[in-house]
Amino acid sequence: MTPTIKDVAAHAGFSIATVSRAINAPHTVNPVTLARVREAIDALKFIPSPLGRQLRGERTRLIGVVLPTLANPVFAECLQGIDELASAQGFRLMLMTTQYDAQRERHAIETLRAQRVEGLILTVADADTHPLLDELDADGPLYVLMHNDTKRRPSVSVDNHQAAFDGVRTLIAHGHRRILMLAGTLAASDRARQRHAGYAQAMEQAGLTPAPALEIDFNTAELAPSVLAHLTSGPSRPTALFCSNDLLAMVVMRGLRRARMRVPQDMSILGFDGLAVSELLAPPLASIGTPNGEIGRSAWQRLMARIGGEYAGPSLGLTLPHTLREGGTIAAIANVTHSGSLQRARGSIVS
Amino acid sequence: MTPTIKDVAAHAGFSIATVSRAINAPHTVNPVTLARVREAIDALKFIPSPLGRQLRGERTRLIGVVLPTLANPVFAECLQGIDELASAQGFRLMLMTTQYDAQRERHAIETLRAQRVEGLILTVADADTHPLLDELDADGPLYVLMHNDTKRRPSVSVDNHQAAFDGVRTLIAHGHRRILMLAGTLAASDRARQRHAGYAQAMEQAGLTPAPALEIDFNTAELAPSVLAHLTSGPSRPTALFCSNDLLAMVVMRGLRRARMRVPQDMSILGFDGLAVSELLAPPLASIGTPNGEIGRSAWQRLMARIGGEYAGPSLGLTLPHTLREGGTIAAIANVTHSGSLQRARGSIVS
DNA sequence: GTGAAAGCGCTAACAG
DNA sequence: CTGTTAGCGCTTTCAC
Repeated sequence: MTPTIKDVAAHAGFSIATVSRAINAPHTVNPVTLARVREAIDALKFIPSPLGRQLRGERTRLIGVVLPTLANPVFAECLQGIDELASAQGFRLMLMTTQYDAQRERHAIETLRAQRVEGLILTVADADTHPLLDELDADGPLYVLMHNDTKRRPSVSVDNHQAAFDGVRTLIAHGHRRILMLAGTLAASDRARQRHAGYAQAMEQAGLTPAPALEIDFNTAELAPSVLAHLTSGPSRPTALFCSNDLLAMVVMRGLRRARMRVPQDMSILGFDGLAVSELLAPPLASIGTPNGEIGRSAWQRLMARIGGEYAGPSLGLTLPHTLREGGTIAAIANVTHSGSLQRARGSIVS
Repeated sequence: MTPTIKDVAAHAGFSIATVSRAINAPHTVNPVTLARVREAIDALKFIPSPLGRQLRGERTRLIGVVLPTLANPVFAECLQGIDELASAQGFRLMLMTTQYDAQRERHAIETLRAQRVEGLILTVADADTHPLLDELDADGPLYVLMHNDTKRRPSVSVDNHQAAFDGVRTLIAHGHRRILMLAGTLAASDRARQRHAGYAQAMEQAGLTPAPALEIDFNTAELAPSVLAHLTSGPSRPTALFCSNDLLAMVVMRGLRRARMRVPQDMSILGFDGLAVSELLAPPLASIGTPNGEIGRSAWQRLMARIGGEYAGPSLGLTLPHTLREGGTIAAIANVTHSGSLQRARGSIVS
């Protein structure tokens, strides 16, 4: 069906060894021969099979990517960043998604490993305690984590704790005292925990009492009535919400609107992810931004460095700067300092 | 490094053939032997290399996916749909993106082909005139297009012409007469052309004059001043905009707001894609929806059918139903029928 | 400068 | 039931 090196050899009237050399080391072969071989290659539309090479023990030039989902633009953007560099450098990507499921994480890694990928770029639910990663450390292939903010393993991420801390401090600076954190299905993930810890620290430092994160299943794109009640009723209702990701923030925002609450006048909202789309809302969503494309590209570069053996230094976790996008969804509480400035200037600052 | 079947054979004290059988046809081997082999496999943490199998001419269980970009959720959603079925059926996905670039389309297909993928799922810029697809038809591998709405090749898509027609007719039904179509960088794509044709037909059928699509580069997430002027100034300014995709619609919407135009009171907007996020806007964006996950899954099923040789019938192009989500961004023109109902009920109808 | 041959990990006849 | 052997497409000594 598809022509092989053998067909080319026959067509050109040389041995397969010569054809191989003509392809991989053109300078070592007689120009006339070379020309004839190339003719044959063109005539047959021959493309060397990576399979042969790979099997021969050469580099597979294959990198595995394991992501929770592509439904969240955060990961799609990371993948986009990886793909940019990968295709520029002649690597192929093998993609698997896990839906935050440990079982599927295991399966993905095993599959990729079987495929003899040269390296792995992955985002897992919980990096620190993951036995699979220990296995990878021991038996390869080399890997780099994305968005898993851990000091124990090679990773590229923002400082989730610090980022959440900064964000919540901003809310506090706007006079908010009853601030609630909302988390999605990632509640079991290390990221969510770190963000909650940052929230808690900011609260305590201001003499406020942190609450446990309110877990929300937002797959339905609708807010449960019970949740809504929790957010809107009573004098002790929160005046600001810190959402563990932008998608969740958007759903919440719409839910509140339906309940006739105004954002930000009646409720301030801060997201996490800094999605481009969330900035297109009206008002633009305030959000802690992560440089997703850059995270993908950095992860790629670190992986390549590790593969190339250039990996140096004990700094396993690379921390990229997060940003704080002060959109229009944060208002100052009237009876405190910033009164009046319901809508802050837009723009983002690097923290 | 990684153990091979040979290592397992040695460890178990049997031949590699027996090990192979123990793996691929357990019932043909003595239970005792089987147990011993399995022990060895576990002890060595052996995973059979697909490379060997693939080289042997077996099925590679590898499918190539070629997409313009992952930055647009439309494609991320398609991929998500594909991935669902692929991983359930034990296939691996190799992903390449093209950024709408013909050069990169060619490169992607060649790379994937070299990798001996069993099939290809792709979205190209222009399906009808694509020489690469002719080559695929001739030399394989089998493929299915997504979002390329053509009758000449195996594809899964909505009817772009009809969808645009339906959408624009709705705008007209609301009393709009000066309706402009905005298109993004995909202006060179078959989809954009088909959508414009649908727009034009709806206009003409209503006795209105269609305008050429206004091309907009919205990578910057900002609207060019010249464009904005075009949309807002003069008595002949459009009262409704039909945007060739939701991302564009969102950018436009924000641009208009900044220019102090109210949506939908001063300008109605209709998008195309039906992105989940665009429904979270306030008001929710009216949009023609495409079932992206379903498109991905259908493409997968058709590809599998083709590979399995079950491909039947001359119906190359599979057309999936589009939806019309009447969000809050379409208002009736006051001096015509629907006056008063500035905001329509939400909900989606299958067309 | 070129060819013959071995071998990468695996499966599939074919023997025994 | 199990082992031997050939060969998938390719690269790479090692001869010539």
